[in-house]
Amino acid sequence: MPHSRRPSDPRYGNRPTMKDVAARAGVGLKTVSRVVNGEAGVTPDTERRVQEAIDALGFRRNDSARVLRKGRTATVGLILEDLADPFYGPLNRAVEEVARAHGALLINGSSAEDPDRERELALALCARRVDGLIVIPAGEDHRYLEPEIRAGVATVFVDRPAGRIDADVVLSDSFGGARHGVAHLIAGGHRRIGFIGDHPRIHTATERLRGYRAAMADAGLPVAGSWVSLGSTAPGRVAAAARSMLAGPDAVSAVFAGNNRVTVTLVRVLADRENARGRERRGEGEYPVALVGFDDFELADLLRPGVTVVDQDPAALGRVATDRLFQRLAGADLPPARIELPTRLIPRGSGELPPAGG
Amino acid sequence: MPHSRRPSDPRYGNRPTMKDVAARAGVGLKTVSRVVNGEAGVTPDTERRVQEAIDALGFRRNDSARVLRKGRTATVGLILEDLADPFYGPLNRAVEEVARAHGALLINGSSAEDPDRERELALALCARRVDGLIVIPAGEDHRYLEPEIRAGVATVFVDRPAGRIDADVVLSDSFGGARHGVAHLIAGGHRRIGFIGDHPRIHTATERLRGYRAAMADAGLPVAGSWVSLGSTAPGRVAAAARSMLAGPDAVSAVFAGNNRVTVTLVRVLADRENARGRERRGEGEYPVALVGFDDFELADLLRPGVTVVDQDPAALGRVATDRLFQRLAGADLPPARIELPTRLIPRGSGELPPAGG
DNA sequence: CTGAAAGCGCTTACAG
DNA sequence: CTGAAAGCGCTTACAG
Repeated sequence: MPHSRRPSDPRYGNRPTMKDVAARAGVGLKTVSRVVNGEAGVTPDTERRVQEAIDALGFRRNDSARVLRKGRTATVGLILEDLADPFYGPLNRAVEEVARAHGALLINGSSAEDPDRERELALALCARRVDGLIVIPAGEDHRYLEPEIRAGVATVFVDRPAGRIDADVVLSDSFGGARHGVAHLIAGGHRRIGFIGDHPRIHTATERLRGYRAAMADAGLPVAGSWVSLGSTAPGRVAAAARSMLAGPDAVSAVFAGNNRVTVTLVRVLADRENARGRERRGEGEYPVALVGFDDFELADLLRPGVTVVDQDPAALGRVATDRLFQRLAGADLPPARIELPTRLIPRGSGELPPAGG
Repeated sequence: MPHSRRPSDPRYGNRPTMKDVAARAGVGLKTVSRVVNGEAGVTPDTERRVQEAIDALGFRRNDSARVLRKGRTATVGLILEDLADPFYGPLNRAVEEVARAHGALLINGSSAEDPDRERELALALCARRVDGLIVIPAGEDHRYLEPEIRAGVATVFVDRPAGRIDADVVLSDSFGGARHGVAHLIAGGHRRIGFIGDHPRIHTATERLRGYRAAMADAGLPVAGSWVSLGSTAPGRVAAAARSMLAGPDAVSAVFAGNNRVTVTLVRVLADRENARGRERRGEGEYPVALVGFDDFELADLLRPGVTVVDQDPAALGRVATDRLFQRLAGADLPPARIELPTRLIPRGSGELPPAGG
């Protein structure tokens, strides 16, 4: 009985195969394949017999086997920093939607900002033969992906460029956005402005710092060393950096936050500071500190004051990157490109607070 | 030349296979397999020759083929409502971490709260032969999954129970949490309390409503028909429901929000109301409305007043569910269970506002 | 319209 | 220590 299932085999829990269907329907394997895939050239009667066998056995095609023969897995891999980070939610969903429109599923994982974990995950996805890979880079050296890309894995980087290889990248205009945000503070009368950003090995952090410096230089304003702080976005470090640049004779009257996590921590620090002021003596010497942050976040408009931000469009980043990826999969012979999406300043109050004495 | 690659074949971009490695190293296929998988019983010299061939060709094992033979894909599928919803971020990440600890990858997708899309996605994942499936149900009838579960797909539902089948489910204590939250408002002196929740076909919505009714009944308080509103969480509907229960002689002095999206909309509505009051004449007749919401959310503590919530632990939901799934995959013969996780009331101010005249 | 054979790239079971 | 054969469940290329 070549078609009998071994009841002891735990694999797939004894699922019926096309062979089983063929035996039961009394037809050849290829005929079953035709019916399952809706191909033409099967008489209605044969089709009915096959369909009955399919229903009776509860057959469901094993796409895992199909994929091996077809050569394409209809799967896209997405590596981001942290699946739990709300910033990446809309990006994740946008990638899913584009993939879905192309009939592909999405495998995703977090690098946890660890270059080794990123590499491990990316290569595991390549071993599964994903058709394409979308990577928000944690590492600075992506040469490990070169053989994979050459072997045909369509690869697009998002949010930050790839390190040491030439590949597609879709990102927001960090430089221009930060420059605009800082210029907005300067236009409001601020002359002493701090910058708190992410770790300097992260491309967006240095780009935004560059934008800050450009805006200050445009206005002919000096930048004191103590006004700039790059590093971990852990609340403790950010709060310490903020407190230090808000104290002393060189104290800043405004701060530009390099990303959403920094902004949220700064909102807390500034709120605590206001509360402390209230408990002591209101209005003596200290004025509320102005704040503009890179990245929008939910409820930014409901805080008092509302938080002025430089907004980027994470969903658009995901959409554009995945479109590019499927263009490559469709055979388009494109040179690696750098696609930059614009940002948008949203004034809500915190960025419009006047400087002390202004 | 049986081992030559056809240069015209676009599949996998001409990746070398074990056969190619074997030919180049002058050994058998099985020996390559041993080296690739780190199995014992290969002389150091042979191993070196094979390794050189692997490096020279840039060979990477095709796990997609491996999986077909092994019977397990080391893949878990996760179906949630919306990858972009921040509520599911920590759950998503928790599932990933547990899967990763077991060497499995995560395929995930959004049902978009559409039962047909949920079904389509779940069956596509089964066709890919995921080892297990974690589902946040959108539909009310999951009998379509019965054959798959019988065929060996370990399946755990999260956040809401499965419809019409007996299966594992991990959820938060919606009834108890809502009852506690409403009792908190009653203890603060409120007697007219409204409830705004999600669509009644969603299990958590009706459970939380049940908790609200229980708390009111416990206190011997009547519930006017106009105080309860279930339906879409679209901001427009929620705002309209809120405005209607805040007007007229039966106006409520407090509202319980059935989930995070409702809460956020209510915060906006109540803030607008306060602003309007400020513009007219402050302190005349209307008092701030008390609010307790189900689900915590970022920045709830920074709003003025801070938003009192009944907190659940989405990461724990994901962790417990995935642990259960891998217990099943390890062969544990467990009856379907309902695992309920506790909630926690976090007072922050909005739930401690006194009632009018109180 | 239909189907037997070969093959996708691995692993398994077995023999030397 | 090593490898040829068979097989995982499909699709492809071909012949009838």
